[in-house]
Parts: sequence; C-alpha cells; structure tokens
Amino acid sequence: MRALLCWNDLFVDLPDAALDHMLATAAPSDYQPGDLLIRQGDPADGLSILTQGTAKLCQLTPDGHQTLVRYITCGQEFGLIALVPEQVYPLSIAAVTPCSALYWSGDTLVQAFLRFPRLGLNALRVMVVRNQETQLRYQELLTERVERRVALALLRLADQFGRTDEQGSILVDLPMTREDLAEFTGTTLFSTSRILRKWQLAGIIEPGRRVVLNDVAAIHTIAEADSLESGPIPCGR
Amino acid sequence: MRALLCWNDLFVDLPDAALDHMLATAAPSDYQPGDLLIRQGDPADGLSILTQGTAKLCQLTPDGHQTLVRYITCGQEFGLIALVPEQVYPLSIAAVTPCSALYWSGDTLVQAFLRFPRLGLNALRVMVVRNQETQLRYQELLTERVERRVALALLRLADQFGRTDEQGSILVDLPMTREDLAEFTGTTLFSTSRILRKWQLAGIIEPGRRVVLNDVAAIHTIAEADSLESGPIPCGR
DNA sequence: CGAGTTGTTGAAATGACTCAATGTTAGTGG
DNA sequence: CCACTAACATTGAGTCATTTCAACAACTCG
Repeated sequence: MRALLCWNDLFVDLPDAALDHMLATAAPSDYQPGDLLIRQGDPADGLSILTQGTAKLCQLTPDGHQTLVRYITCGQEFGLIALVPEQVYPLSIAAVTPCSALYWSGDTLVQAFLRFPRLGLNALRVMVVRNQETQLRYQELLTERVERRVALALLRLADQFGRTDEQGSILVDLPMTREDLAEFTGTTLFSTSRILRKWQLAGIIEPGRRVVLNDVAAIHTIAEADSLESGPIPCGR
Repeated sequence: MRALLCWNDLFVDLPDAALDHMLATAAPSDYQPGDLLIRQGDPADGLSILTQGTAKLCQLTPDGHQTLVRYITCGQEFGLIALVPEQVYPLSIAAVTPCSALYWSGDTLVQAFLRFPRLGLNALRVMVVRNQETQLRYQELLTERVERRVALALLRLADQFGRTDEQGSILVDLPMTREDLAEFTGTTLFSTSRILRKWQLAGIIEPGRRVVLNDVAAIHTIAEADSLESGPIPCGR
C-alpha cells in the first residue's frame, strides 16, 4: 500500500512518518463505470489518488460544449485545487472502468503540507509540470491542424495506455468512442471518424473502441511533419 | 521593499523571518525593452519576480510558430519551473517596457521552500490557479470562434493593464501590434486587423498601438454571446 | 525625408464543420 | 443463442469561417 503512494511524484522522497501519516488519514472509496468521482461546480473539498481503474476528466463550457481534458490512471492524483480556499471543481471526473481512490479532505491536506514541507515542494513540482503540459497542448491547438492533433493525441494515449504485442503493434487499452477522441482533440466526431478511417485504409491503425497502432512511426510522421494527403492514399477516395 | 513581495500570492501570510530571508537572498537585475529575461531552451536555473515594467511570455513551436502566452507585470513571478530539477525554460520572456526583477537561484529556493512550508503551499496555490487559467484558455480556444477569442483577450488585457479615464473608456496601457494580438489569440494578424477595424467602425474601440475600449459592455456581449454579424454593422462592407 | 515596420483590404483557396442519411457494432433480454 | 435495439461509426454534399497571398496605405523613427 505504501508502495502505491510512491507511484505518484507527490510522495517522492517523503520520510516514512509522512507516508504513514498520509495512509492513516486517507479515506478509500469505489466507483463503477460512469460514476462521477468529482462533479464540476461542486466545492473543491479534497484531493484523491486513483488506486485502481481509469477515469476521464471532462469539462463543460458555459455554452454547453463538452471537452475531454485528459485521462488518469492508477497512481495519479486529482483535486489539487482543493488546496486553494474557496474554490470549485472546474471539471467533472467520470470512471471509465471500475475505480478505487484514496481521499484526503482539504483541511487534512493543508495540515500535512505545513507539517511535511517536502510534500509541498513535490506537489508544486507536479503542478509546474502539469501546467507545462497544459501549455504545450494549448500551443498545439493554436498552431496544428486537426489531423496532426489527432496523431498527437493517439501518441499520448499510447504512452499512457499502450500495450505492445508480439508484432510491435500498440494497443491503446482504453475504451474510447470517436466522440471521445473528438472532445479530446478539439474537433468533431465526423473529422475523427474520417481521419481514423483514412489511417485504417493506409494500414497504420486498426480502429475500434480500442485503437491499435500498427505503424507508430507513420503516426509520428503525421504528428510532426506532413499529412498523408501527399502520400499513397488520395484523400476522399 | 518588503511590501513589494507581498504583491505576489507567493508571499502571503509568510512570517517576517521568511520575508527577510527572501529579500536577503534576492539578486536584482534590470532590462531594456526587447531584452530577454529568460531564453527558451536554457536550463531553468531560477525564479524571479518583476519589480518594475511589463514583459511578454513568448513560446516558439518546433515548426517555428510564435505564440504569445501572456503578459506579466510588477509583482508577478516567473520561472517557477526552476523548482523542478533538470528542466529547461519552455518559453522566452522579453521586456516590453524597461524592467527590473529580483532573482533567486533554484538551490536557494528549494532551501527556502523546505525551511518555510508556507511558501510551498503558497507556490502550489499559485500554480494550481495558473493551471486553471491555462486550462480555461485551452477550452476557449477549443470551442470559441476567433472574434470571441479576441474579445476575451481584450477584456483580459483590460483587466491587467486597463486605465479608466473620465469618460469611462478603458485604455489598455500596453504597446501591442496586431500581430501580438494574433499570437495571443491564436489567429492571424489579418483577422485581428479586420476585427479591430470592424469594432472601430462600430465605435466600440479606438485602435492603435494601445487600444482604447470605449464600450466595454459591447465587448462583453461579443465575448459571451453573439458576434456583431447580426448587428448594425454588416460584415465585410 | 525616406526606409522599414505596421496596418488595411480584397479575392481566392481551403480545412473543417454541419447536417442528413445509412451502415455497423455491441449489448440486452427473450 | 438469436433477434432486437440503441449506441456508435461512416460517408457525402454543401457551407462557412478563417487563412493565404498580394497589393497598397499609413505610420514612425532615424
């Protein structure tokens, strides 16, 4: 169990006393697929760590647009915003597979942070890195076309959820609809469908609820350089 | 001088000893317009606080696209990434007006953070809030059209740099070209030019290197609801 | 005053979205 | 285990916002 905590950078290099304290003050809970671990708009009251399963972070814009911020898995924390007073969760988190989590209330946390300075430093590092990632995605959205963004998204998901098989193909082990992908990359389900289909015809991927990447190099190429337009598969045929 | 530190949420509620320690270990420096306070790609070696002037955070993408992340002014910190080992600055910071800054090296900082836990908590809060802002902008980019994004950008800049005059107009006191605005909102200088011109003809703003918002309410309307398309000014005429 | 930067504007090209119709898959209950 | 249903995926045609590119006008700063 203690090992579990160490999966998260939050708990790196903490004294045993701190880990014990954290474990002792944690409250466990379980969720079924579809359950909300966090509801957007609720007061941000605590931080959690996923100990099992996969969940997705969804954000609903004021005008009703749904966006998929990212997926989290075992060992990843959520709700750091509870460290800031008077805040509200800016997004919902929904279980994709059955999930378990450990929970700490905001007060417990602030106490722990003041008692174990290292914890604060770790949390800060986590947030700094996360913000950099957010910033990077922002930049991609700003400058890249849809096809490239989808490629980047698949690579990212492969990194997080990929299982390589004997043939070197990577299964992105995560049930995901075209619409999920669209919300994740900032496009429409029609566009993702078309793009995935094109890549399937090119033999680069096997589509389905769980995508298989047959030719990761090709996707890298798309993500970083030119699209397939100029390649062997004429567009729209 | 101590008051200066308190402008930043980093130093909220710190004991006097901590403030004194921070002041004692700070190194001051000055910059002329155009100077780089930080160069993208350099090793992230320290954190600073602007004590004077305005600077812009610019990020260059691998494919050579320039983006303008945000502006910072007096009291705002930059370089928190130096808290994470082995990092590189992900962006450049350039002085827009003459600037002064206080600087702390990464090592100094880590020591200070471990010695004054409250500092870590504060920094964490700053980063959590900043990440939320980044996330919000990401979402806007994902779901909003260019015109609305420009409106949102102007409102944000007015918030940060606005000086209200007798007539209730707001001067955004920040020299900014169309291209800056374009890099800031993720569009082209042509689009920002057209949009600003349209708003000028509608009497909503006075364009120039420093934009004046005559009718903030109208911009709010554009930012939140419908564009002017359906309004008194026919588009493209 | 003149050279370079910055801003404006039009026309054409286009990537992506919208919408509607149709096909496919997965999961449910008989 | 099969049939049925609802969710998901594909595809085409039409549209539109935005970009691109080119030409020119207006600043502004030595």
